[in-house]
Amino acid sequence: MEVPPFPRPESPKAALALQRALAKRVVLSGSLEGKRLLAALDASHKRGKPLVAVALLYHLEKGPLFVGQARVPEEALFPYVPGLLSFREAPAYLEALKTLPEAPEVLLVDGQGIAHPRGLGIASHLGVHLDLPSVGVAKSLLFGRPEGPLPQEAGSAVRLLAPDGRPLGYAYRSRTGVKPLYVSPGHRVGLEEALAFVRRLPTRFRLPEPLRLAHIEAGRALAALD
DNA sequence: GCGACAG
DNA sequence: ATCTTGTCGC
Repeated sequence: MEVPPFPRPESPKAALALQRALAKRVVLSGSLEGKRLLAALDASHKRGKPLVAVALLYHLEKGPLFVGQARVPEEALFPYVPGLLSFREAPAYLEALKTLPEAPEVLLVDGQGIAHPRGLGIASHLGVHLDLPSVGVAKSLLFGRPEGPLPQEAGSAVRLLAPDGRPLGYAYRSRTGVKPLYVSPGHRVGLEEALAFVRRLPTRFRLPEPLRLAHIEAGRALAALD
């Protein structure tokens, strides 16, 4: 698939400016109802070793189809700064996506979509960069607060609101009793449509299967490094 | 100034 | 993200 070069900011300062510019291009409308081919993105890293990124091609009816992967030397990584995660991991994801035999219709990313201080979490950033629909599924909160208590029942969700009251996504209970996931639209998808999409992903445990499998693959690939 | 802070 | 053992609970 076509992958434009990903700019590497020379400083966190420049990264912030770039985010504010790109955030203006995020499109918060669109349905994912007809989409069946997605790429789940997750990464694993351990100090002293390269970061391993996995792009797992997954078909909603056929299941996992292919595991794409890429490694980036630790020295080449942008530092981890809350709010600037995409500058650290996106380059690796883009390389992993290049190894896929087919272009996905949607990106499912481990991280925030627009539920971000400047409206450009890694899912939104990748979506805008590739002009592809994308959804962010994070395991913890970065920005915004749940509108109210989240019921324990599997499938329940409550809106995630920005300090100014603007809806950013949802706190979502994927399975009874598990900790919530934070779902927010990345690009070219509406708030409710993003949640609807995640809701129909097969989910055996806390994480939707595509992301869980990508996570497992990234972990074993990292452990297999010498 | 203080607290929060994806992976 | 990873560092880390046992432990509580379905």
